[in-house]
Amino acid sequence: MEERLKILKALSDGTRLRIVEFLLDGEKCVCKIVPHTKRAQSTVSIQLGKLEDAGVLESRRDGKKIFYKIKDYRVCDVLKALEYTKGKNLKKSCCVGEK
Amino acid sequence: MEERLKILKALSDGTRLRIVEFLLDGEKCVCKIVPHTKRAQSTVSIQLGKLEDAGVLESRRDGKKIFYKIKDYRVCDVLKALEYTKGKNLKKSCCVGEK
DNA sequence: TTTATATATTGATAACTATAAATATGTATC
DNA sequence: GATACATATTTATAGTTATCAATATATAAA
Repeated sequence: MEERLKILKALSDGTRLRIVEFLLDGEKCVCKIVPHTKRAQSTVSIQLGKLEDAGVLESRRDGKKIFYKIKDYRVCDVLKALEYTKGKNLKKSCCVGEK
Repeated sequence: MEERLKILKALSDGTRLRIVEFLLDGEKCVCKIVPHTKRAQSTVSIQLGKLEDAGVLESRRDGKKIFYKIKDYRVCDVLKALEYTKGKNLKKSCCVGEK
């Protein structure tokens, strides 16, 4: 699948988006991520796997715990681009005008 | 549904992403969009409707033709953020560092 | 007012996805 | 090596989604 589409798909689920945003300020272990998502541990584990497969996150083991962090920092720019900008989102920013 | 998630979902499909990218340089009528997507006319019409529902596109009628164009220009920034940046995507850009 | 054109809607279907419970795996500790 | 802990995997299921063919609607032209 195409790069961009892969990343957009990875971010297009509530649970996964919640996870990525939670990791914006640095890596965290699964035991912290699970309660934050309010989903079953198995569910979170699967979604973490999908985010890792998409190249969005990466993980490392430290003893019994596994830590996840953002790997592809383009996702930060994506989220930043989607910050609500009262009204301004209706104006052109980077696209050429229509005919 | 949450704003950001709604837009990310709208962009998380190959056909819809193709359409949005095709409209980056201005509005086009459905009759031009359909062949570009290589999907059935009914399929394209449905996906255009979804993009419009999500607030990404807007449409206007001109005679028999209907023209679509980008309404929420944040999507341009999103796509721009996902441009392939050889290797650089692995470095921090806008997020704070991990502990 | 019939006909042609452009687009939307409906209905059916196959494929995909998120979820949770149960189980398995791997690691540390006792 | 038995036990506890942290996370992954499996299995099952319900819900969602993309797709197309067929049909409907709306507009313009003849």
